[in-house]
Amino acid sequence: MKNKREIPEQIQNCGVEYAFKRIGGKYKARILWYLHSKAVLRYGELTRTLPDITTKMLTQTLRELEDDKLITRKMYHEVPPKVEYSVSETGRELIPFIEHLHNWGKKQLQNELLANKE
Amino acid sequence: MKNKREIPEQIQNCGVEYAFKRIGGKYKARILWYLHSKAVLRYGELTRTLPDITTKMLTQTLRELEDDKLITRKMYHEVPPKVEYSVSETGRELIPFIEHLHNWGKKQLQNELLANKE
DNA sequence: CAGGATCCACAGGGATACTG
DNA sequence: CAGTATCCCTGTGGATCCTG
Repeated sequence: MKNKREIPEQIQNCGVEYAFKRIGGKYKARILWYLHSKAVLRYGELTRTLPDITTKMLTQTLRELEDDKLITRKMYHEVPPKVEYSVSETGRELIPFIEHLHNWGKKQLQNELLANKE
Repeated sequence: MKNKREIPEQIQNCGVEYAFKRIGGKYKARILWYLHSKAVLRYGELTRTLPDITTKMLTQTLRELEDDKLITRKMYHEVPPKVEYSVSETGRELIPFIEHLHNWGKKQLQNELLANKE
C-alpha cells in the first residue's frame, strides 16, 4: 500500500517520532543548544559558531525551527540588516534534553579517546 | 576544500552532534524507547511494534545500536532461532531523556489537535 | 524465526554564485 | 549583513525476494 503518510495512530502513540521530526536533522539540536547558551545570536554569529554549515542549510534550518515555534526571529529594519534569533518558550522545554544529550555525548567521546590510547 | 571529514575540534566541543549520530535516524530512539518499556523484545516483536519498518531497516538499525553498545543482543541457538534485544547500561543512560522527549512530543501533539479543533 | 541480498527512489544536504 | 537561487550528489531508507 502507498498510504505511508496515513499512520496517525502510530504517531499518536509515539511522541518520540514526532519530537525527532522537529529537532532531528544535522543542525537543529546544535542550533538550539548554541542559541540557548548564548541567549541570542545573529545570523552571522551562527555561521561562525557552526563553521561547517552553509548559508542554505542555516537559513533552511532556522526557518523550520521558526515554523515549529522553537525559536524566535527578531528583525531590525536597519541598513545593514540585523536579525536576532533566540530560543522560544516551547523550545526552551527541550533544552534539558539537549543538555543531557550533550553531556552524554562528551562522556562517550572521552571513553573513546581513552580506549584508543591503550 | 574537501576536508569535511576532518573537523575533530568541532566534534570535540559538541557532544550534541556526536550523540545525534548515535541515536539519530528514523528509528533508533523509538527502538530504544520500546525496548526499555518492554524490558526485552524479540526480533519479530519489534517488527510488530514498529509496523512501518522493513526487515532491512530493523536489522540495520539494531546492528548499529549494538555496535554503539546501546543495546544487547542475546541469541539462543535453537531451531527455530530466537534472538532477544534489550537496552544496555550505556543505552539506559539515554532513557530519561528519550522519555522527556516523548512527553514533550505528546504534549505538542495535544496542542496541535486542540488548535485544529478551533 | 530472524535475518541477508539487491535494486532503487528521494530527500537532505553541499558548492557556488548572486542580491536587497 | 542576511539572506536567495541553482545545480548536484550522497546517504538514508523503501520494496522485494531469498535463506539457514
